[in-house]
Amino acid sequence: MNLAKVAELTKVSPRMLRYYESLGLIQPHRASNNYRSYTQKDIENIKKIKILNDAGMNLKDIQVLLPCFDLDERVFTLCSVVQEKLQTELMHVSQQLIKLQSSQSLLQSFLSKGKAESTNP
Amino acid sequence: MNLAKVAELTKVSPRMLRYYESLGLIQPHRASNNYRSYTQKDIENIKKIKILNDAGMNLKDIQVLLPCFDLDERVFTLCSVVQEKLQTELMHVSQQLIKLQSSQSLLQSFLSKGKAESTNP
DNA sequence: CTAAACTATGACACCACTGTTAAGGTCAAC
DNA sequence: GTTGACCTTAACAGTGGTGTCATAGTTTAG
Repeated sequence: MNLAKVAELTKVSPRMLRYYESLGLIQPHRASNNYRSYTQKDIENIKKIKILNDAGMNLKDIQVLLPCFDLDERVFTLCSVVQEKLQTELMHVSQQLIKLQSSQSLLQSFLSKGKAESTNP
Repeated sequence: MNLAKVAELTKVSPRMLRYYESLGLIQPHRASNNYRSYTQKDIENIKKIKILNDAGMNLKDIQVLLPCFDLDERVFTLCSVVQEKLQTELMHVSQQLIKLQSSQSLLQSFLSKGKAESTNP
């Protein structure tokens, strides 16, 4: 699959798909014309990268643990470094979840106060 | 309260406290020596700013809705612009929460797979 | 065959933070 | 009263993304 289609499919801009590649996150092979050609597996990886990155994990960290989910159905081993990376990130994510929940309540409390008042000016 | 203490208390670096101020997020008054002096209310605001910012809301947006929580116990009115801002942000936060949860499961699945294998190399 | 639409690379530039450093004023303790 | 810790402003730098533009090759539709 070519660049534009993948971009559309994954909601990741062509610019960023090239950027992912420059970091070694994906290695689409090239057609005879040197155009990038993405496999279905590449696309799945891109989606996972996006999930992690949207969630605040930076791309270089994702790079470290990407080899783990780049293999097909095969079992894989996590070296301890990667395991720690995952553990750490999981901790971050959990903390981030808590922060977001605080933020959510804060926003909701503002909104409810604001609404109560604005309906009664 | 002076800069260093506030920084320590709120876990926001002096650098960032000054930055908040440069954006108009806080207006600590100045002692006769021109040193910043933070009120308790300033400190509360800083904590709220931190919550929102940690949760991914940018400081300029926080600036817009800050007037709403800068008042003491008084009722306040939210102009519709601010209400929309809050609504939008609440939406973002909720979406972000969902993404984080995806990320969490993804990480957990990696970890559980990785563990299973690494105990059986 | 040609023009529009894509693709490739590389560079430049911005955003939102955030740290660091320089140059100088203030204060508290010895 | 001098030293060291802390304050002030201002500027420069870096990170992680991200858009955009320039230049050039490729493909495709009319």
